[in-house]
Amino acid sequence: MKNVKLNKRERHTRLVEKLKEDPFLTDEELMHMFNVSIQTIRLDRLELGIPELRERIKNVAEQSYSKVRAIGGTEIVGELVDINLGTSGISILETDETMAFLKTSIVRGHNIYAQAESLAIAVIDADVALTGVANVKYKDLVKAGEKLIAKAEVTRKRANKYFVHVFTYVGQKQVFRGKFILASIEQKN
Amino acid sequence: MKNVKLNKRERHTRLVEKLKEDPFLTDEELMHMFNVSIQTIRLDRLELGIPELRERIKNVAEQSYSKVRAIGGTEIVGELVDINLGTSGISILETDETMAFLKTSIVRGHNIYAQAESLAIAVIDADVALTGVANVKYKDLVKAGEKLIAKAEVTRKRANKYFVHVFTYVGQKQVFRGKFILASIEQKN
DNA sequence: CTTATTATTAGTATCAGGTACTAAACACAA
DNA sequence: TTGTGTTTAGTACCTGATACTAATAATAAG
Repeated sequence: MKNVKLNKRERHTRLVEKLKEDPFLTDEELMHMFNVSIQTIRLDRLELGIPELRERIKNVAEQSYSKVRAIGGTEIVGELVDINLGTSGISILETDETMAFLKTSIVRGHNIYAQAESLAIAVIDADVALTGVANVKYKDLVKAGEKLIAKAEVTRKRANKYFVHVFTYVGQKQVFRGKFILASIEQKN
Repeated sequence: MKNVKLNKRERHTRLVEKLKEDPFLTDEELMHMFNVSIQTIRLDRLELGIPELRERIKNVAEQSYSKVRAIGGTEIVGELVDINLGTSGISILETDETMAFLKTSIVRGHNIYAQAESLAIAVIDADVALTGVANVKYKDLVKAGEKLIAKAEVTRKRANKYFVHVFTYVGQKQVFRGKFILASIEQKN
């Protein structure tokens, strides 16, 4: 690994990087990485305002958990900010580099699609819903870091089929439009 | 809350429910909820095979953490097994529980879509390609664990627009069909 | 070279939220 | 009454920390 001792400044920047990559590292593991004592790591965290392992893990857990929890178990891509079951809903997705092409930082289509599709499913007032048909158009490019606001509206319901329209915006600009036909599944097992 | 003492069986079912709702509850909080001693709670968890708070939190954190990585990490969703740039390509995606709905183990649509879309982009003989329009149909359910074989074919090319058809199979059975219109982007910045 | 000052390390006490184990008390049914 | 299951009490120990004191090492300033 790193068998050379860095100075404080360098160690601090690297420490922040390391923990960004992997927030599950204990002080002990970090101490070996940087070849300093555990006290030094703790002083560093103190100076940098980095919480302890258990807090870090908890933060990661709570973040993603509250999103899922809001709707009571349904898995959603993005954060649900408003929902009227059976009629409409809004979700927000903060894009980042991991969702984009390396070279261009342009967000890949399937991330935008995933947000829209999962919102469409969430809006349906049914236990389990599946996409039958989707008709989508990407109207403009989305760059990593932009915030996607998706608005879904149920336009029609026929038997167990739902027609849902989703429009996604970055600010005022529409970047995506999708029509989904969803089927709610009956538990017939 | 509950000021009546339940019997073991009832308490166990309720305990499982409670922790499903909120895995961040400590033994102490649970002990107050059920009006029993902390040892009883610990015996209960032991019998039910429920890990301690810190483990539960860690599980939640790790799950959602790896999910973010998985959906963002690769440029191509699935494994590219054959490609003829500009004409056709085949990719394989092994599905698992993380791609599926919890209750039903049915693979969520956007995973199937992501495989198809990224294969369509890969097939295009251009530096960067973006989905303009997609028209897809999910023809049958996919269960977690099944292997998706996606076959893409370029059907037409006009200026910088490509028309790509993707068919996805599980074994011999077709589960998905998609038409994508992709645009290759010129670096005009 | 000799102080200051900063950086690092050592060591102890304490905490939360547990595990693991022993033993006692209680419930109530045969 | 005796047996069996359930609950509680209590102790020792664990991890990954905080909070604190004090000593030592490294580097800069005089």
